[in-house]
Amino acid sequence: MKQNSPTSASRNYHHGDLYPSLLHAATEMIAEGGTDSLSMRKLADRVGVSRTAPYHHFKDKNALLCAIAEQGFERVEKLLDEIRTKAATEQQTALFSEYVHTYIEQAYENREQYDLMFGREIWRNGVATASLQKISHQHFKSWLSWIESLCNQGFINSGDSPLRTAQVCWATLHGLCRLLNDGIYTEQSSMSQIVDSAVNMMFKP
Amino acid sequence: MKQNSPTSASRNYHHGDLYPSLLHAATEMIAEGGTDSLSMRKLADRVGVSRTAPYHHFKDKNALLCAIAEQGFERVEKLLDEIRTKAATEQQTALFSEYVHTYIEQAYENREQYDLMFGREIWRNGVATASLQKISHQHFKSWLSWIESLCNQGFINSGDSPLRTAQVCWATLHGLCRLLNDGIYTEQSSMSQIVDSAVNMMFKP
DNA sequence: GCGATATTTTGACACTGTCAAGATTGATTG
DNA sequence: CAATCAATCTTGACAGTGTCAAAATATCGC
Repeated sequence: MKQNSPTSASRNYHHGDLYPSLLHAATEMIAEGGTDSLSMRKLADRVGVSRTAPYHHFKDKNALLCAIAEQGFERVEKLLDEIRTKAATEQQTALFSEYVHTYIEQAYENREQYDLMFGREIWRNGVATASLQKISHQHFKSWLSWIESLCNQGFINSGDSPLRTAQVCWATLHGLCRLLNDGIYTEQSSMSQIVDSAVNMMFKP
Repeated sequence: MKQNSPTSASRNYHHGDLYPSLLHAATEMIAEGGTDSLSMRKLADRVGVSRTAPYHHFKDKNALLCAIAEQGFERVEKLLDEIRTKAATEQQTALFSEYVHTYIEQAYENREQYDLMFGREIWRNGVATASLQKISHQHFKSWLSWIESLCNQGFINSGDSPLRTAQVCWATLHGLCRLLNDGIYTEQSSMSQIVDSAVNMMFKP
């Protein structure tokens, strides 16, 4: 009474592909209806599996959220790498501006994921997965390294150490994302101008 | 069989002082154990009243959270007023720096409330109470007015309009608060230096 | 004192995360 | 090929959640 292909994700007892399916479906769900609308049970339902099946692949709901956040860090890390390698010495400031714009756009397009990446539910009280901690620290190092080189080349001269500069610039970037994502800066049309203004404040003459 | 004083908050059927009691207890609870640890039922328990009693004073759990957030806005508005009125023309930049430092300290001391003031749970999807919307908009106007006067006096010259300047500066301030509150900038010791660095970037020479 | 009104309670429902025990399968041996 | 084992999935259960409806109780204006 065996079905046909063993590795096909059919309606068998063993799903065979559950981990990635869960991750994919969960990411979809939070993108559609917000993080609050994601419940382990509805997720299991959506994937066509029983309530507690996901617990064999994610220790917790928290672990699942961490995994989603991780994907977000992978995306921004990739973005940063791509833009940095484009850098011909001249257009560095233009590329930096492009990065900031793109970063904010992506944060807005993936609001809920961005919220997981930096929001309180994960980082508070140290419940972040080890691998999530690793990739996020790695990403800040990449950012710092970029700011450092921009400082050394004289594009940014804040009068402070590159570390402090990187921290403040990131705070600005992050603050813009949050105000946009949380619906406080609602007119997305003017957002682009605000971002330009922010970049100008970083590259002081 | 009547108890003694009618308005005393004793163990009567009518609590007599429920609204402020709820607000107070709720604020305490989120300060102690985070917003997630606040449930309507535990709150009712704490105040010594039945599960659904709070629903006659707050339409929703959301309405309760909005009320807590409102108190936060009242506090920062008061802070801004106090510091601005101290302004002798000379020490304006020092006062601004003091405001920023204090703002961030207060945001950290009332982390959970700050989260409610700007976090997704309230502002997303327009679930903010009318009065909460009012007081928060009012506060941004105060901030804008201050930045405007600082621009006019030449303390800040970002080369952009005061509105854009106010938006970007607020984003920086807010971003620092979030990174600190969400446990991403963990070393609170270096926070003060980061804030100084941020203020320096706003007051460019 | 009486009725209207405001306040509080009890009961109920659907939903949540997650643990423990059992069922089913695919892979690994002998 | 048959038997064992570990991985995977399911069913049952429990305590906790927000919130609605109906009933109970107190306070206030007359």
